[in-house]
Amino acid sequence: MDADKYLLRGYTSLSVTHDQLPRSEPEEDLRKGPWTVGEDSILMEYINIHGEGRWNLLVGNSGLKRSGKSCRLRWLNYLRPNVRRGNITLQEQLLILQLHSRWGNRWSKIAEYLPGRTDNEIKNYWRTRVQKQAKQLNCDVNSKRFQEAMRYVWIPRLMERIQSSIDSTVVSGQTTATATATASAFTPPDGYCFSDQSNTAAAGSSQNYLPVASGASSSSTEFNILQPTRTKVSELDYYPTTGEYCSSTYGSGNSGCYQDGSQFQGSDQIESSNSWSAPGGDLEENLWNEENIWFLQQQLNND
DNA sequence: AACGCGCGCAACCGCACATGT
DNA sequence: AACATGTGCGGTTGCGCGCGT
Repeated sequence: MDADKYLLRGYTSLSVTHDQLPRSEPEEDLRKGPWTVGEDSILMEYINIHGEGRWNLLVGNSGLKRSGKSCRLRWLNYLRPNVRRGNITLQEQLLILQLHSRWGNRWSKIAEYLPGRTDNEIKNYWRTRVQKQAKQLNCDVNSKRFQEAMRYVWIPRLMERIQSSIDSTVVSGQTTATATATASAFTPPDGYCFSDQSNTAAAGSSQNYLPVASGASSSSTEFNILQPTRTKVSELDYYPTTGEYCSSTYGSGNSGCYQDGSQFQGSDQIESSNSWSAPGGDLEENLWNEENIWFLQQQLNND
């Protein structure tokens, strides 16, 4: 659709296209930039009464001098209940890396797996942190080289940090339910795990959880340690506690497994898995040591 | 204290798709 | 079927803040 076709006289300076035009507010009254407390209050009050959606109608009825899109964005990214703000936890970072390797820049899809986080926030995280790292490595974020750096350096390191942060707080005899604040902040409700929206009945629901079989979370001390971050990531998950990968041999075809060994089935392929192989091609190789990390970093630096 | 710089984040933009008429 | 309108998404921008000099 040719947006210029819908530009109205007087709106060109704002580059506002037809779908951004408030029907009831002339352009000169349209506010832009940071939202004020008063505007937030009006928006929240309106949504509390009338619910979400129909954003252009909201503009006309609420008195807000904002575009419908601006209202929607403000609500979704800031005012909506349960929006989490603040530092991205280690577990969340790990999940972002893993999900990005699967889905690429599909931020909204990735956000579905990080309750309370918005696609905007994840996108910002990726751009400011991850792309910065890529820049330091002098490679493109989409390059195989960078993908391998993530897979074999950063993800294991993240897991190591998660592990050590949990180790440092878990008292003898306690389960991981009492692990770090960062872990608990990320933990799905008891008895639930993340679901794959692409192939489950949970698709479309606001909660991206599926019940897990009872007892699934208590079978192994080792796995319990990682239970708060139990995530479905790929056919090639690494277990820091055992020094092993959960390779595709755990499942088959387009399936994979969780850290506790239970399997998932997915209709959507894990895009990057085929292009990744451990150095030397041995998926069982234990990369969980500084020597190998150092080696990989040297490889990356010397490339 | 003043200044410059880089970073993080909220908000904007353009486009594509969905839905309504 | 064609067009109008609404919504969602990914990319981009610009501002405020903290930090170093």
